[in-house]
Amino acid sequence: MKGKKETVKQLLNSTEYDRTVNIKGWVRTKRGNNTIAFAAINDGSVIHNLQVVIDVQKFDEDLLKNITTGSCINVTGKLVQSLGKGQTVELQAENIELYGTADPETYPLQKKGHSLEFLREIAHLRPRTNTFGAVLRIRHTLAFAIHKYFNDNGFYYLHTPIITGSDCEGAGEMFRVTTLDLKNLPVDDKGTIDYSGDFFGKETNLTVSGQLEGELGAMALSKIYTFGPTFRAENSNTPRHLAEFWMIEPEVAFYDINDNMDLAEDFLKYLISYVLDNCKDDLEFLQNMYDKELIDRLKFINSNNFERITYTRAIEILEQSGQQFEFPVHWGSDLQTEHERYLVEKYFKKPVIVTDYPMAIKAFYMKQNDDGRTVRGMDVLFPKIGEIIGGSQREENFNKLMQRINELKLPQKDLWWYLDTRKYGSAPHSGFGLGFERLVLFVTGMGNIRDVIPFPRTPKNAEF
RNA sequence: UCCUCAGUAGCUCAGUUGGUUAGAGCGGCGGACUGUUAAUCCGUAGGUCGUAGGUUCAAGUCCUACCUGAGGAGCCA
Repeated sequence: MKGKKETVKQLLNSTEYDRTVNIKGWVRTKRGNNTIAFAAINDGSVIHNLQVVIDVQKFDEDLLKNITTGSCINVTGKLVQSLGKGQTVELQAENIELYGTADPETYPLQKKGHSLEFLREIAHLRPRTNTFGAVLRIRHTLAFAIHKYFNDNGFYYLHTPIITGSDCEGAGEMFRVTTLDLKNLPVDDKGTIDYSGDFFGKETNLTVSGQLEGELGAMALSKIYTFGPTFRAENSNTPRHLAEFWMIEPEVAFYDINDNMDLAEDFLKYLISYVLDNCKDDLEFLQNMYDKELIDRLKFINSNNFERITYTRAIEILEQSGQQFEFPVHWGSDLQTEHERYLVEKYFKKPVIVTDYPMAIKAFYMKQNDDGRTVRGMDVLFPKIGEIIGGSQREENFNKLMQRINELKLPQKDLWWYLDTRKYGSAPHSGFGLGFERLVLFVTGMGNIRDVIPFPRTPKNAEF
């Protein structure tokens, strides 16, 4: 009478009662008296727990004493319709094996709720909470849906390098990668470090974007995407920034900026739909605990078109808004957080895609418009989290691209391979970057990006 | 990096114009209870008041520096 090992998810959905089953999982709570005890067991397969009913007389006292919050047990017994209220099925324990104890004196997770700040300090244990179980399942589901969307639409997953030899991506401060002895650096007379003896024989860093390499893939496979870790050594201390995060970057040959916007909008809506369809229980939990409007907001996003306006139009709207902004708006300056929030949350009340920014405030690779002063960049702005996507049509004209590189004094010699795509069979193409954690943040309704990645890396924090 | 706020028991917090032995709830531990749902009830232990200086007869409380955390801003995804 062993019973097949099943998950909590399988057992809670089962209607085959009065059969012997086996469950393995972690104890969330135990309560009871001298006669009967109840242990709620969870194995992460679903947010709900399975109630294990224990006839105290049938088991060793020491064993029961060690079944505490956080301990891990292996239970065989009969699956029955619950005799009590609050759950439909429960497990009548016949045999219990204790896998691992959890000393109640020191185990930090209690039955009651904890602050998210405290849970960040015990990130090694927080996956065992309802909140992080829900977030991590949704995170997985989104990652899966991303691959599914692209695969179903003819995109190829391109693995761009994590270690990069170019620092001209222009997306922020980089983390140095070196095997040089930091206590004895090879320095010349002028104090310049000689990297010729370093592992790669040159200065290398962790990538801040896979875009440039992504473009190389798109110039052969037509439709590619990347999905990998990305690193920024910015001293950013906000609920929306991480030093190590995951980014999705589709890049498509023959797409102009309008195709690019269509892709971005369809992609985001697909991902949100996928989670609405597949993570109902987890979304409902997060809605009840953290964000009362979560599910309505997600449905709202999917049932409305994103507003598409040019940067110039956005400036007009802001100038005519009558709002007092801390940073005054004028054509040529970048949109501040307060401006973006006004457009998204007050004026349009839905996601907004802003396009055609001034050339001076955008990256060198964006396609120049005929007006000579704007480029075909696009930012997708979401309520609550701001910029979720940044992208553009790329400049495919070799001479125009070279002109920008020279104007910005970028190191041309490091970009020879990138420039070759404009020399040999150049084509119009477009792409964008989606911050994965920002997407998870929006979909889960959580307030801090450090709570949607298992082990966050931020300034002064690389624990675990 | 800048601005603001915070740091007191395992957790969440209270602590008066500076004044005797620093409190509560939850959690833990012991006990009661024949089906509980964040169980309930009774009892009990638990403190380097972030760190280092300083002011004072006296500092959890006031001052300075630093550390850590949170929120806002910048940078961005």
